[in-house]
Amino acid sequence: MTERTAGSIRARVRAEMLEEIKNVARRQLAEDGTDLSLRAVARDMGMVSSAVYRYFASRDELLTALILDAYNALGEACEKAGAAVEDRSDFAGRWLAVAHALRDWAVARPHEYALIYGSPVPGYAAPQDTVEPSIRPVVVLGAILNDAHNAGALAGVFATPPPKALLPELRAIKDVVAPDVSEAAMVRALIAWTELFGAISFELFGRFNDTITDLAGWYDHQARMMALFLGIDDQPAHV
Amino acid sequence: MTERTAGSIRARVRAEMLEEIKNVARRQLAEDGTDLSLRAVARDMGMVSSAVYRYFASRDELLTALILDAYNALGEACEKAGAAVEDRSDFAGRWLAVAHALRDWAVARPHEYALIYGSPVPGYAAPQDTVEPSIRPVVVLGAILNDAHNAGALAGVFATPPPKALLPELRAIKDVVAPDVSEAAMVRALIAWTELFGAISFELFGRFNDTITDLAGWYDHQARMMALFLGIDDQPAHV
DNA sequence: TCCTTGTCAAGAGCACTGCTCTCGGATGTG
DNA sequence: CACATCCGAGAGCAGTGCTCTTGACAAGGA
Repeated sequence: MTERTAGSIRARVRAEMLEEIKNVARRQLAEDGTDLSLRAVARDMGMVSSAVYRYFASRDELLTALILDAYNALGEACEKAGAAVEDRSDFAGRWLAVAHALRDWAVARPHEYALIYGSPVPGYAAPQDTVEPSIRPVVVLGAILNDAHNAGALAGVFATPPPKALLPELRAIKDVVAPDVSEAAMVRALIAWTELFGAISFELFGRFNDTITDLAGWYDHQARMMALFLGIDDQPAHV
Repeated sequence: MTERTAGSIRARVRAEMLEEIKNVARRQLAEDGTDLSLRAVARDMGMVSSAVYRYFASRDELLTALILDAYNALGEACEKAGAAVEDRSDFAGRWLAVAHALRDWAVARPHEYALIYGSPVPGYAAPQDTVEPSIRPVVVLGAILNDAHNAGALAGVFATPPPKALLPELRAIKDVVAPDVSEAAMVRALIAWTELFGAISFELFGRFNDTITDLAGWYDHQARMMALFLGIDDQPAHV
């Protein structure tokens, strides 16, 4: 027992160090607006750079840890926002809640958003561990779509059948995300998801040079238009 | 005359050097998959790094030149593709042509696409010169929308009026891009543009982990769905 | 109690980066 | 021919990721 306790102490201290290093890295990423530098992180912690390598074998490994955390944090934010809507049959409301959670999280942590949805880091290849947490937001949106369909609240707008070649892969995605809906509805959902992602990227990466200033309002309108495109009834009052 | 000829010679050699440096930089960006390194560019050209500084005052300046070139190349590709459609009243055909030009260019030069539409480089701020070339693709798409509207070929689907707060800025964009259409149509166009951008980014930045393999087909379907969303009649046969 | 073992921080060092400076040679201009 | 300009080379500075070695410390077993 004693040796296991001792091991646990070691492990706990180590886990705290891991968290501390990641937090400092996140802060530097956000504040300095510079690249992630292991040496800078070490300096900030009053350590020498080689000491950090006791905890992360390379800069990429630290980056991977940050990316994983970011995926999970974003996924959790979406899940919570989706679950917080009391009226489960208010599908448009649920859709908007998740869409806004998406943007709110990204706007609050633009650098972490860039980490997971920006251009990939040159030499870096995302390990397979990032796949599962990366689809959590899509799963949340898919559940809303599925519920709306099963409640008969999914309008049949734009039920254009997708090309046959795409059907198998669409079905595979659908089975994971929204098994009950049609392939055409799944297409609309993927498009809506793509649009939201594009909207947030446009905003965060500064592709709107002062042309649109009310970015929150513009995003809200886009999310509502995408709800219409999806065919989700918007029973609450339209703003 | 002689001095102007001589000056021209000097200027021409200098211009060639500028192009050469940019070409080597582009090649390294594409092949090595690494960050842009002035020293590596110089090494590749058989020069010493300090010599490159005769032509570009800093790494950022070289980066800016590459970004400007990329914007203009993409804009030109879109303009050519849009102009190559003989039947000017085939608005869906024009839309699809430009949409595919967009993706084709990006797929052929993923690193240059990442340069202009990926996450911004940490310390880097895009100079104002990049604004004008950056909107060239949007202008092309706007012209199609405007032509379709004036030909009465713009269906009134999803003519949801945008919130009043957004109207002034929407009008400002509209006046530059598609002056004759309604604000609601302009909204749909911006959304469609955002979706296309998101789709290309998802593809190039590897956000589809094997879930979709027929990326060209998937993009084509998205572009067609966006044409429907826009309300552009698709008179040619649907594939 | 002594001693082994694992863990950790520190420091030196390598190869690379962006960038600055100076120096010497080439080139075109008067 | 003399002058001015331009350009390439080289040294050097501060920073980076990463490796290796060294010394300190704590935990566990004999």
